[in-house]
Parts: sequence; structure tokens; C-alpha cells
Amino acid sequence: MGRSPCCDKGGLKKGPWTPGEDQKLLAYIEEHGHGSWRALPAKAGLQRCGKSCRLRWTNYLRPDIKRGKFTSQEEQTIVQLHALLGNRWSTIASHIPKRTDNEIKNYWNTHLKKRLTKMGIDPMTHKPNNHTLGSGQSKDAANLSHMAQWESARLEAEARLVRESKLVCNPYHSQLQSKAMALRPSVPPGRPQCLDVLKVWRGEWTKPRKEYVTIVSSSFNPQNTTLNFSENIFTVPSVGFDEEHSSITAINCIHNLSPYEVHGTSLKEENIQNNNFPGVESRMENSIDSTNYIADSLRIPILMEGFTDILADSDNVVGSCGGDFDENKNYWNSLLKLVTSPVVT
DNA sequence: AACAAGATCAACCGCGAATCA
DNA sequence: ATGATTCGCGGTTGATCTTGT
Repeated sequence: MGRSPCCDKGGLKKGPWTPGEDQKLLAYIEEHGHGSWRALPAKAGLQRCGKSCRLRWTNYLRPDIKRGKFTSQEEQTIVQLHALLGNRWSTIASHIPKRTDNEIKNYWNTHLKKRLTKMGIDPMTHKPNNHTLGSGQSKDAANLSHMAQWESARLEAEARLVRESKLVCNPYHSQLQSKAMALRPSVPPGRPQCLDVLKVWRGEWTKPRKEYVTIVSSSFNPQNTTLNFSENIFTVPSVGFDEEHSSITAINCIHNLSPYEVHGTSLKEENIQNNNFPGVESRMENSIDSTNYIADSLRIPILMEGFTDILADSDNVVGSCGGDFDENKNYWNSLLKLVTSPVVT
């Protein structure tokens, strides 16, 4: 089992790249594309393994790479996404234009992590170091973890979509997309039906709280996922959460007209066509009327509210921060402000 | 000026996932 | 269906640079 490291074969060079090697690699890829990385070194006349070539290209030579100091905006983005995703550098990098996962990882390890630690914030949990979850909070923690998994899966799927520059090709998903488009003509065609965390972070926070419902608990199994909102229970087919369709979120399913149940009653096509969701229609419609990106604007406040309710307790870094929406917003903004401000020593 | 310690970051390594034959 | 191969990710290393004494 296993295989020997590709660079163990004799004669292959390791270590820093020379300008001449860079030139050879660049010239070859510009003319032929990289194709098979394994075969590339011989074709390009390089005494390197394919892995080394790929790394050099993706982390250094690629023309669409921005080098140099990270902006405060980029720092904020990294911290926000790390809070959501953990050390999933490639996924984080997919949301930060022109930065590589390696660069972001290095920057996190050498700058941001230390800065958070100095402020007394655990860089892995993004909570104050003296904060530990009590037994009474285990349910909330589980919910947080669950929601984070959803978001992680969605972000990964979105990153994949970006990479592939095409939408998921699936009859069911396509059907949902086309129906959703019919209801939401202002959504740009081809735009993945999922939210951009950062867009919401920067813009959607300002929406009145009453437009949103709250996920109070949730559970997941291979057949379906149950979301317990403040007033309503949704059972969402797991098609929205499996690997292939992970970009379809629970709330997207609600809006994208999948055959789920509300309070045990299957929604009929006419309910869907008319945006008629028994027991929840008024709230839904408020959100629908308020933005071009219904699914986005509805879902993320729900998600983030759940997050901050759990994350922010009375011991948070900026003082009192209960379950109030604005205070939760303040928690995150304050955290980010601290993170991006110069360290006072 | 010389040295040590700390910081930085390009590059490597090993593993798991995806793809191929 | 299965094993081999390739790819990509995240953790780690170590050479080089910077700062402090």
C-alpha cells in the first residue's frame, strides 16, 4: 500500500527554484497548459517532480496572483471565514481573489493567529480563552457545529463551482433553478443559488430582525434534515445536503420548491408557485420583497443569528452581548476590529 | 559589527479523494 | 469492482531575512 514520494526518484532537484527553472515552467505552461503534472517536467526540460512544478505554478508563477501585504479587508475576510470553516485554506482562498491557500495559511499562522492569541482569543474557536462550553450549552454547540458543517459544505461546493465555471448539471437541481428563476427574475442567470457570506456580512446585517426566522434546533440524517424554526418545523429532503447538491441549502430548498413537508404536510405545486408556505408565508414574503437574492438574504441572517447567539455570551470580548441581533453584530464587528487593529505592546 | 532569537514564507511531505484503466 | 495513478489539501520544515542586544 501507499507509494513512494514522487521526489524520491534519483536526479530530481529539490529546494528553491531558480529564475531559469521558473522561466522554463512558465514558458511551457503558457504554450501548452500544464496538462498532466506528472508528465510536465520531462516535457518542459525540468529536473523536478510534477508535484513541485504544480506547487511552484499555483503558489508563485500563476499570473493571477496578488503578492504583498494583506489589506485589512482581506484580513477581516480571513478571520470571518476561518471562524466558519476552520483550517480549510483552499475554501477560504476561493473567497479571496488572487490569494493562494498557502499564502493565506502562512499569513494566518504568522500574523492573525498570534494577534488573536495576544488578545486572549482562542484562534481556533474564535472565543475568549477562558470561555468553555458548559454542559448546558452542549446542545447549542451541537447546533453550531451542525450549521457550520452545512455552511462549510456549501462553501466548498461554491468554490468547486467557481473552479469549474459551470453550474451543477443535475435534472432535479436544474428544475429547481429554473423554477426559482421564474419567481426571481432579478437574480442574475447562472449565479449559484447560494449566499455569499461576505456579501451578507457587509450588507444584510442592516435588515430588520423581524424579517427573519430563527433556527432553534436542527437534526440531520441520511434521509432528511429537520429544521426547527422559532415557530415552524421543516423537513427538508437530504438531496439538499448530499455531496453532489451541497450548494442547495435548507432554506434554498424551501424557496427552490423541493417537495418537503411543513408540519407534516407536503407542499403542493400550487403552494410553491404562489409562494404559499402554510404558516410561514407572511415572513417569507417579507423577505422575498426585500431583496433580489431571497434565498441568500433569508438564509444567512438565520444562520448567523444562530451562530452569534451561541458564540456570543456575556463573557465575550467586548462586554455584554446577549441574544440581541444588533449586539451579536457588534460582537463580530468588535472582534474583527480588534483583530485588524495594530497590536499595542 | 557580530551574534542570537524571532519572524517570515517558499517548498516539501504525507495523506485522502478523485480519477483512470 | 478493484487496484493503480494523479491530484490537491493541510501540516510542517528549514533557509533566509529582520530585529534586538
